[in-house]
Amino acid sequence: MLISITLLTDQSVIISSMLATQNTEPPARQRRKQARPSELTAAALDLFVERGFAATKLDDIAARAGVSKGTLYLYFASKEQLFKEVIQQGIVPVLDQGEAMLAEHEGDARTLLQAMLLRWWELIGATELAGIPKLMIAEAGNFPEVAQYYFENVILRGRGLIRQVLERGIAAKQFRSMDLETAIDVIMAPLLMLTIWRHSLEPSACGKQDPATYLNTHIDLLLNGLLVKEKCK
Amino acid sequence: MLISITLLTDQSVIISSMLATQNTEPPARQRRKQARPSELTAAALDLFVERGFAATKLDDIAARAGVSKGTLYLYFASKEQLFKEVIQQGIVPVLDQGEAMLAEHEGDARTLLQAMLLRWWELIGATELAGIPKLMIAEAGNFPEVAQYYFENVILRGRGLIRQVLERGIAAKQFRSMDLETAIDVIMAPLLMLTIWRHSLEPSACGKQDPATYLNTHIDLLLNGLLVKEKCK
Amino acid sequence: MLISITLLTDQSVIISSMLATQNTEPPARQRRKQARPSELTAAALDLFVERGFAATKLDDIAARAGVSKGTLYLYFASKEQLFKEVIQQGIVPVLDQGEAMLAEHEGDARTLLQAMLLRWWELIGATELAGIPKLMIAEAGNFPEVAQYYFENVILRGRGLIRQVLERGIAAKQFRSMDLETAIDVIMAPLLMLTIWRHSLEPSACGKQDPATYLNTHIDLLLNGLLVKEKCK
Amino acid sequence: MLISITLLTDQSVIISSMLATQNTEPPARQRRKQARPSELTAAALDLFVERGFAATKLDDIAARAGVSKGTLYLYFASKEQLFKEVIQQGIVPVLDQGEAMLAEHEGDARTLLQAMLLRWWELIGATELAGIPKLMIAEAGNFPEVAQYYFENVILRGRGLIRQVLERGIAAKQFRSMDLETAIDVIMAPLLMLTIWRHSLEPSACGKQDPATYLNTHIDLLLNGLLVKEKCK
DNA sequence: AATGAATGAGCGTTCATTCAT
DNA sequence: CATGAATGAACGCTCATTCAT
Repeated sequence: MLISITLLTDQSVIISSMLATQNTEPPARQRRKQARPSELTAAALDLFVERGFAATKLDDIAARAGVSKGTLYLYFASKEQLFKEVIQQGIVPVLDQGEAMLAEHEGDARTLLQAMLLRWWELIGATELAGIPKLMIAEAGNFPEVAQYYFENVILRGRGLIRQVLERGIAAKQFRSMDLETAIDVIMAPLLMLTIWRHSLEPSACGKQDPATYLNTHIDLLLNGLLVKEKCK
Repeated sequence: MLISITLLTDQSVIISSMLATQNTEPPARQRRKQARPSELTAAALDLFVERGFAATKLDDIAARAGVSKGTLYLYFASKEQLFKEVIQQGIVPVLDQGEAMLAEHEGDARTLLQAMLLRWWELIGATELAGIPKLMIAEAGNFPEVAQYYFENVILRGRGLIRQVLERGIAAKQFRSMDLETAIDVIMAPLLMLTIWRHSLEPSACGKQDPATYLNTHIDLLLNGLLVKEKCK
Repeated sequence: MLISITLLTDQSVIISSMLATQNTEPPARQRRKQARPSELTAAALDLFVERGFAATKLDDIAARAGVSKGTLYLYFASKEQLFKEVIQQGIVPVLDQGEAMLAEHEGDARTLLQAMLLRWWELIGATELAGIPKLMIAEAGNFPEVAQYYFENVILRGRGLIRQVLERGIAAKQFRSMDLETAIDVIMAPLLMLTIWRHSLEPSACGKQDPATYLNTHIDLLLNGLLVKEKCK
Repeated sequence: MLISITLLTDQSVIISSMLATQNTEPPARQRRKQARPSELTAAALDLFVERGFAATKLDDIAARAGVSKGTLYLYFASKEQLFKEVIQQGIVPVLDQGEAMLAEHEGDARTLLQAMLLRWWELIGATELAGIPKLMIAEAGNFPEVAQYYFENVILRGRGLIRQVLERGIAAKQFRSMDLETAIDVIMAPLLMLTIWRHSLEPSACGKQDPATYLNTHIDLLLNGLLVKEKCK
C-alpha cells in the first residue's frame, strides 16, 4: 500500500501535466475546404452536448462556427447526418490509439490498468470528446442506428481493452477472480459519470474537487477496496 | 470473505425477490380527479426519458395518457412546467424514505451500506423512476433552474446519506480512511450508470446480465478491491 | 345552313343564360368541418392556376381561404397532397355527369354533339374548373403520377364521350368518315385553348369576343368547314 | 374532294420528309464566346418547359449546359432575365420568316393556308421551340411583362399572318365568310394543343398517332367540315 | 371538465445570388 | 472568363398553446 500511495502521488503530477496539454492549434491557414467539416462538427458537438440534438438550432451551430446556416448544407446533407458524423468522426479514432497502446505495452497488469485509465482521461475525459458519452446517452432513443454503431465501435471495443487487462492480471494472480463484465462496468462507471457530470449538472453544483484527486482515489479504491485489511500478525 | 460471500448469496435472494416486486396496480377506479395529474406525469416521464424533452410532443404524451392535448393544459401551465413537476414529484419523496431509514438503522456500517444500496435499487433502480437520472442529465443544460433544484434536493441529500454511512464506518475502523466525496462517486456511479444504460443504449446492445449479479459483484469489489490480498502467515 | 344559323342564334341565347347560372352559395352555416376541405382546395386551385404549383406559397392559399397556414395541415398532409386533391376532386365528378348525359340522350348526332359541347362549356369552361387543364398541362412534368391519373380518368373518359357521338353520326351517315382520334382533337382543342387562354395570356391581351360567339363559330366551322360549298346545279 | 385527297396524300409525303429534318448540329467548334448564350438558353428552355420556371434550379440549367452555376451570371443578370431571353430570342425570329413567306407567296388562298400550317409545323412544331407555347402559358401569370411582349410580338403577328390568308380567300370567294378571329383560333388551336400535349401529358399517355396524319386530318376537317355534303344531282 | 379545431411563431432546408480566387 | 464556396432570404412544415363548444 505504501508503494501504491507513492505511485498515486506521482501520478497526480502526471495527470495534472496531462490536463494542461490540450488544443494545439493548426499551424497555418490552408484551412477552408479541408478544415471546415471538423470546425463544424466541433461547434455542433459543443451545442449538442450542451442542449441536446432537438434543442440545438442550426443557426446556433452555424453562428458558433462563424459561418452562415446555408454553409452547413455544403458539408452535411441534414441535421441528422451532422449528428452522425459528430459521433462517428469524434470518438472512433481514439479507440485505435487505445488498442495500439495495449498491444505494445509490457509490464504488470496493475500498472497497465492505471496507465490505460489515465490515458483514457488524457484522450477523452480531458478533451471536448468527453461530451460524447452524455450526448449518446441522451439521444440513443432517437437514433437507434447511431446507438448501434456507437455500441459496436466504441463501447464493445473499449470494454475489450479493459477485459484484456483484467484477464492478464487474473492470469498472473495479480487480480482476484471476478465477474469480468461487471468489473468492467465498475471500473468505467465512475470515469464516465465524471464526464457526464461535467456536461450536465456540474454548472448547477457548488465546488468540485480536481480530477487528479478523483482519479487517484478511484484507482486506489478500485484496487484495494473499502474495507480495512485484516492485520497480518 | 467467506462471510461476505454467504451474505452476498443471501442478498441475491433478497434482490431477486425485490426485482419481482414492482408495478403494483392501483386498487380501484376512484381515479379521475386525484389520479389524473400523476397519470399525466407518468406518461410524460416515460416519453421524456425515451426521447428527451424537446423531441417529445404533447400530442404523444396526451395519447399515451389517453386524454386530449388540451387536457394537459388543465393541469400544467406549459410543457416546461410539466417537466418540472415530472422531476420534482417523481423523486423527492424517495429521499424522505431514505433519510428515515438511515435514522432508524442500527448495526455495523458495512451491513448498512449494503442495505442502503439494495434499498436504492428497490425504490429507484427497479422502478420507472430510474429514468429520471438520464432525463436530468440530458436536460440539465436546458433547465438550469430544475437542475439546481435537483442538485440540492436529490443529489446533495442522497450523497449525505452515503456520507453518513461512510463516516460511521470510518469511525468504527471498519472502513479505510479516504476522500469521502470521491468515494461516494465511486459507490454510486455504477448504480447510476446501470439505470442510465437501461434507458439509453441497452436496446442497441446485445445481452445483459441480471441486476442481482451486478449489484453483488459491485458491492464485493467495492468492499474488497481488485487486488489479491496478501496472504497472512 | 339557314337552319344551322337559326339554331346557332338560339344557342347563343342558351349559352348566355348558362353563363349567368353559377356559384350558388351554400344555404346555411353548418360548414366548418365539412366545407373546409373544399374551401381550401378552391383557394388552392385559383392560385395554382394563376401562378403554378411551385410559385404558389401556402401562406397565400391560407390567406385566400381565410385561415392560417397551419390549418392547411389539418386537412392535407402536404402541399403535394393538396395538389392531388385539387385535381382529383375537382374534375372527375363532371365526367360522371357527362357520361350520364350521353346515355340518356336521344336524337341525331349533330344535335347531340352541339349539346355536349355546350354542356362542357357550362360545367367546365364557364366555371373555375376551367383552370384545371392549364394547371395540369403546366405541372404534368412534375407530377407524373397525377398526370397519369388525369389522363386515365379525365382525358380518356372525355374523349370516349366525343368518340361515341362521332361514331353514332358516322353510322347514321350524318358525319363524314374520318380519323376519329384526330377529329376528337380538332373538336376539343379550340375549347381547351379557350380555357387555357383565359387563365394565361388573356390578361395581357386586348379585347376578346364573348364565348357565345366563339362557341357558335367553332361549331359552325366544325360542321361545315372553311370552303365555300360547290353550288349544285 | 378527290383533288383534295390527292393533295393531302402528297402533303403527307412532304410532312414526313419535314419531320426528318431536325436538330442539325453546329458544324465545328468555333463555339465558346458566341455560342455560349444560346447554349445556355437552350438548356434553360428545355428545363423551363419540362418543370416550369419556379421548379427549375439554376444548378440544373448549368449542369445541363456543362458550366458552373456562376457562369450563368456572366451572361444573364438574373433567373428572370434568363427567362425573358429564352422567350424572346427563341421564337421571334420565326415570325420574320413567316411574314416574309406570306409576302412572296402567289397562288390561291387554300394552298397558301396549307403551306403556312405546314411551315409552322416545320419551324416550330417539330423543333424544340414547340415547348415555348406551353412555357408561356404556364408562366404568363407570373411574368405579365413577358406575356405582354409575347402577345404583341408572337401572337398578334402570328394571327395577322393567318388573317391575311383568310381575307385573301374570302375576297376570292374561295372561303366562306366568317368571324375571322374565331376562325384563327379554330385553325391554330389544334396545332398549339399538339405541341402543348407533347410537352405535358403525352409521357403519361399511351400511344399517339403520327403528326403527319394529324395535320392532314386537321386540314381536311378544317376545309370541308364534319357534315356529309349534300349530294348534287 | 374535456375536447379538438385553429393558430402562428419557429425551425430545417432550399436555392438564387455574390464574390474571392 | 470561369469557378464554386458562401450567403441569407424565403418557404414548407411542426407543434406548443389557445379557446369556442
